[in-house]
Amino acid sequence: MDTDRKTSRERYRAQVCGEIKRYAWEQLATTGVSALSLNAIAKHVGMSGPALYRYFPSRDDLITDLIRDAYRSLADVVCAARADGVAAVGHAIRDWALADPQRYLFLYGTPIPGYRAPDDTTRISNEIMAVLLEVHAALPDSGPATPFEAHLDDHRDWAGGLPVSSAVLSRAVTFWTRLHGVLSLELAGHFAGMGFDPAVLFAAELGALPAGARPSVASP
Amino acid sequence: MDTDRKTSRERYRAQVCGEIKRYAWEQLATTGVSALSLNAIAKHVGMSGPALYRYFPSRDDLITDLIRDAYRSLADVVCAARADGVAAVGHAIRDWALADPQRYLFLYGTPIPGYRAPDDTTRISNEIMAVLLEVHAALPDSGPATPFEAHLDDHRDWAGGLPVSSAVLSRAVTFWTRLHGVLSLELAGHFAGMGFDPAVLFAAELGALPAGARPSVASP
DNA sequence: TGTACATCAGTGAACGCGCGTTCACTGATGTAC
DNA sequence: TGTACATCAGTGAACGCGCGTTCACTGATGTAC
Repeated sequence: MDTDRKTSRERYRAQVCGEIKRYAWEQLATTGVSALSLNAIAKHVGMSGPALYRYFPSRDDLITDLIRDAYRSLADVVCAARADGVAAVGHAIRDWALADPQRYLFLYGTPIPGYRAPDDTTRISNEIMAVLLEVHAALPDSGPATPFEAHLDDHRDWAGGLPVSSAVLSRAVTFWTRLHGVLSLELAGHFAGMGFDPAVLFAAELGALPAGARPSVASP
Repeated sequence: MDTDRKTSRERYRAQVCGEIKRYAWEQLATTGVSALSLNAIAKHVGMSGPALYRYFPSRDDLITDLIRDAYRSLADVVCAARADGVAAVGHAIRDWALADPQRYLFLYGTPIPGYRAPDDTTRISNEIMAVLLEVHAALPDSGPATPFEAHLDDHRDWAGGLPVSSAVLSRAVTFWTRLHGVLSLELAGHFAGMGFDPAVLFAAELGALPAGARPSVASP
């Protein structure tokens, strides 16, 4: 309880910090990351440029914070859907991405030229992947083993210690890449003028996953 | 013959123009599109900043030219592989993308904030899609009809006049999104540290396409 | 072949802009006695 | 409760930078007679 007690200074600080980030996201959503300007944010929040340095030591630190928040937000959404199975997780990711396309592309689109993400963020990113694994592990496995699955048997540095089979690993990664394929092309506007509804394609890709992943069979 | 005759001025102009673009690509490959600077290019090519305006009326026109060239290059590569079937086309695209990751992401990654591509480029983009359709049409159709395929029956504005079935359309689009999913995540470095070889995953996705698309059955 | 004129590549100076960041400072808010 | 001091948010001026773009100009290359 006492841990939650905050001085008014701390409360104020947190509020301004939030205001800064909120507008940063707004700017990010409209003009993209390359045009993210500290001065513009400061002006909009109602203070002078240099004042921002009370809150973030540099522009890169702001960006890092935004990335961390975005990953955190996605991880929360994915966790909330985990109980409802693979398809629910897929749709949760899509809804999250559509709510703010630039935010999704900020994480999974073209990487920022000189920027190097801190270990911190990759940990959250792993957390998301862990949910994908869990939700796939809960399904009955089926379908013939792919060459990729065999390859994973001796190339799974990352999931070395995790208690999941290469089959599950393979299906989770495939789930990820297929969702991302549809989603990122949709968000980048590459389906514009083709006339079909990306949602249907997305759903079809969810349904076309290796048989065991069908939503009809799912849930614990 | 006489059409190819060029004055030395024209030849010179074309050569300098190429030199500019060549370094523009170099800069694009290393620092990304947002850092593409006319002055920096001019300096590297060995002339003063304003001199570039003899060759491109503005920065955006340079970018447009680069996009056009990139699409053209990809279209050529795809056309060259069309005779060898679906899998060959897939690998051609991947090889092309790996040769210059930023170039691929330039076309299919996060869109440039304010930039609007001219119709010109979407025509080349359609040309590429046409090859995908052709190469898929050449395969025996198989597998159950997906919901997406049914959806395409009355939502195919884009391919309205083309002599391809919705089944082919569906498979070609799926081919595209799956390739892009693996490829873009690979290029953005999201498989780093996972230990597996993206090439195997890519090949697996090619092989996992609707049965008729298997390379073993392919070719005219 | 030589001369007169038009075309065009490239220069250097300048414009206005917005950027990230530093610095010395003012004023308000919190803390300790 | 009041006073003395420390903490910290925010300001305004300034720095150096590189950007895209314009302008008036020089010099070389091509063309027409």
